[in-house]
Amino acid sequence: MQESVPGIVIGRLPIYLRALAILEQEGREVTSSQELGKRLGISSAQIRKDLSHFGEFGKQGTGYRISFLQGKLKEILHLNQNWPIALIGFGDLGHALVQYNGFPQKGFYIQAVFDNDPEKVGKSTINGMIIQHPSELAETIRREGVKIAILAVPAGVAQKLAETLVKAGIRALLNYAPITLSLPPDVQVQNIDPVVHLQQMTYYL
Amino acid sequence: MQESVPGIVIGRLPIYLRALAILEQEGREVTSSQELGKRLGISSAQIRKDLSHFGEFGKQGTGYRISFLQGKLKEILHLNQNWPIALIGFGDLGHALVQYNGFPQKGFYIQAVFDNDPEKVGKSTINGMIIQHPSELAETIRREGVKIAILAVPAGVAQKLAETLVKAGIRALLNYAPITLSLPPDVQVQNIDPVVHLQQMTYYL
DNA sequence: TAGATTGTTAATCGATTAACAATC
DNA sequence: TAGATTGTTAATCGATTAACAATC
Repeated sequence: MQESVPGIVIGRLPIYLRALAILEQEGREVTSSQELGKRLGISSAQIRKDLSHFGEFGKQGTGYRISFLQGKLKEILHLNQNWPIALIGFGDLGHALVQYNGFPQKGFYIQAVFDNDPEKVGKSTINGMIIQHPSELAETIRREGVKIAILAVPAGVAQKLAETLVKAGIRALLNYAPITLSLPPDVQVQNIDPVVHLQQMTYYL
Repeated sequence: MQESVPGIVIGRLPIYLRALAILEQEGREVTSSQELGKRLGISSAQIRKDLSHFGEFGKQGTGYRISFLQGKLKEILHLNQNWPIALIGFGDLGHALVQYNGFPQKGFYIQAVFDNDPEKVGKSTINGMIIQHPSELAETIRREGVKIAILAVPAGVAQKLAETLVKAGIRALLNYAPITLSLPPDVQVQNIDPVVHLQQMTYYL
C-alpha cells in the first residue's frame, strides 16, 4: 500500500465502484470477485490482486460486503468529499457538461465557467452560474481553491489555456481538446477524444 | 503484420495521426520518431516498434515523410473512406455530438439520430436530420449499412439498446452511458465516462 | 464439517526499452 | 565521408493469471 500503485490499477477502481453502485441499486448486499469479474469482463484474480494493493476488504467463503467495499474505494480515490471544478469553454459540449447530472451525483460540482466569446461573458447558465472571461480565470481558481478543470475548447487554444490553468493552481485536467497537452508530470491529465476512439474501432471493421 | 497486432498498439495509432496532422498544419514535411515521441510523451523506440508491426515507413538518417506516414496510418485504420454513424439519444450530449465538426472533418458522418421522447421524434436537427423513434432503428441501420453507433442515453436503457443495435448490424459502439456493456466479443466497444476519468485523477490529489 | 472465496505466491505472458547494425 | 535515424533484436520491466493454503 505504501509503494506506489500502478496507474493501470487506479484506472480500474472507478469501474469497480460503478459496478458496485449498480449491484447496490439491485438491492444486493454482498458480491464476489468472480461476480464482479463476470460483469466487467475481467478475471476474478485481477480484481483480488488490484484490491490487495490497498488492504483486505473481503471475507473468505463469502466475498465482499458491497457498501463496505464502496466506502473503501471512495476513501482510496478521495471521493469522500465534494470536488469543485472549473469548466473552460461553453460551447455545445460545455453546455452539455454543465447540464450533466452525473457530475453532482458523484460529488463533482462545476463551480465556475469561462468562455472568451463576448456574447456569452456575463450571461448566466441555466443553473445560475455567470460565465466569466478567461482573464478572470487565475483569480477565481485561486480564490475558490479549485484543483480540477475541464477543458472544452478548440485544439488551437488548449495548450495555452492549460498552462494558464496549471499556473493558477489546477492539478488535474480533463482534456476534451483533440491534442496531446505538454504539462509538468505532476499534473494529472486525462484525455477524451471521441474521434480517437472511433479510429481505433475502424481498424477492426 | 499478419499475426494480430496488440490492441494497445492500435490505440496509439490515432494519436500518432493526430500529431502528424498538427505537424502538417505547421508546414512540416518530415519528422522523426524522436520528435513525435517528445511531443506525445512516448519513447521513440515505442513509436518505431509500433510502426514496425505494419511495415517500413521511414528512411534511415532522415525519418518519416509526414504525408506518406499519414496515408499509411489511415490505410491501416481504414480511414480512407467515410463512415456513416447512428446516434442513439438526442439529449444535451447527443446535441453536442451532432454539432461537433471534428466528426465530419475526420470522415465520420452522423447519418441517423434516434430518441424515444415523443416531443423530439419527427423534429429535425439543425443540420436537417429527422429524429427517428427507436422502433425504426433496426430497419434504418440495415438499410443504410451503418456499422458504427454512438450510444448517448441513460445507463438504465443502454444495455438493451446496445443489444438491439448489435442485432441490427452494428459492429462498433462508442458508449457514453456510464455502464459496462455485455456484448459479443466480436463487437468493438469503446467507453467514454468523464466521471471515471475524474475519479482516477482524484486519487493523486 | 463441506463448500466457497479470499489474499498471495510463483509462473506466465506481454509490453517497453536499450542498443546497434544497416543505411540514407 | 560524417551524422542521423531507422528497423529489429535481446534484455528488462511490468502486468496478468493460475493455483492454493487459509479461513469464513
